[in-house]
Amino acid sequence: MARTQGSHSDITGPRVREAALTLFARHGYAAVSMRQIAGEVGVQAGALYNYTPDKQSLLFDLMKGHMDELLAAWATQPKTSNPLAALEQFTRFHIRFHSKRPEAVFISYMELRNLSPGNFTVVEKLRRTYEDALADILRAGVANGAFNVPEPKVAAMAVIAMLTGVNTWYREAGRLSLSEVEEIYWAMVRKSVTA
Amino acid sequence: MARTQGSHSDITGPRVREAALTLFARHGYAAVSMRQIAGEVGVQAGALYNYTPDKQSLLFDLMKGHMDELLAAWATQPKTSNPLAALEQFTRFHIRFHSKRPEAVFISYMELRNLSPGNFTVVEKLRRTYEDALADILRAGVANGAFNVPEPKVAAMAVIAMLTGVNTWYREAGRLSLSEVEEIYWAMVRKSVTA
DNA sequence: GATTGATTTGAACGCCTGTTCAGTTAAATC
DNA sequence: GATTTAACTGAACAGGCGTTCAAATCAATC
Repeated sequence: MARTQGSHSDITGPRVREAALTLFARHGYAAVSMRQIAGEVGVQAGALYNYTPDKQSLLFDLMKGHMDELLAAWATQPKTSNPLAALEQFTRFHIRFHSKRPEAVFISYMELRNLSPGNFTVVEKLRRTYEDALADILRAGVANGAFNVPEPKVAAMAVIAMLTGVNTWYREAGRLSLSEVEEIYWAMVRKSVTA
Repeated sequence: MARTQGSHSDITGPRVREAALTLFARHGYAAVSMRQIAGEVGVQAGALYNYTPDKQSLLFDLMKGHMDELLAAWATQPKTSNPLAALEQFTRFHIRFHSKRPEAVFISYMELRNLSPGNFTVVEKLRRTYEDALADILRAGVANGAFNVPEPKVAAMAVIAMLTGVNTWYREAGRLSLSEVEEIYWAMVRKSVTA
């Protein structure tokens, strides 16, 4: 036997995904060519096909990977039966998690239409799972009188849109720290749904 | 003299813009070819160049046109000195205006990175003007004690993100009417910023 | 009905696309 | 140092890209 499986592939594989992440986020999936990705990695275009069956899979893997990570991270958060505390936890978690992965977040929101129908269904289901986690918190708060929202699913969509919007303007080098942003948004979220 | 200026151009010109709007919104700017747009209009690709100098201008005109219309429509809204009333007006105006132009809204949020640097600057400035209109309302409310927001510009970004998010899920054929959606969002916006 | 010129066609331009694959390179094992 | 094979190259494939332009078309004017 000669070289054991993947001596360079351990390095090149992740680099392909990183380059795709960066370039897709910057220019958009359709505007980025396989040759551009290869160039960023320092390899010829043909070599990419050792690491992905095609360009579409590259996009899908990034998006599904992001949603899987999001749901996994949310699952590790300690659960509380107090809806107001749960909402605060969700708010802070969402802002912190998303602020650390701006490219993946950007891609996951912008490139949905470039997924093949089958891949879209998968990603959309994961997204709905996340939305429903928030909707459930709101429903629990309505049940115990802490919240006053006539349509928990709609309110969940509103809150998530508001929170994800942070990524459109927040910069680490900016005037406000992420903690300050967290406080501002948590105050708004709390007031928007409380009775 | 023969045919006066534009006997078909009166018809074809708008149809080119409509086709570009629909296709850019559905598939994204980079994924749509001039031949596709021409096909939708029922013409050969070369004919498009009677109506636009190039593909980039087609995108820019759609985005600038949308922002101009938005600001013009907002300018016709009756002004009030009461910040709470002004905020309600902004909220309902935003939801109604954006719900009527889902394709243009979609393009204006998704295709910013496909604008040339010069065109981006123009569109970005118009967008900032709109954001500042809301920030000014919030500042006035802070000044007279109606609102409690530590960072009016941040709060404006949060509110706009929340309101624009309606377009991601609202469908005319859905369970909720636009009036109902308006009420739900107005209640959330009002509570999120009031003292 | 001839004239005029705006409108459109259809072919061509050079270049880029995603993907494939025979052949080369080079690192790990014996 | 020979062998093995994963990793990569570089050329090729068929097709599409944005854009240009001479020639054809056709409706309005005279």
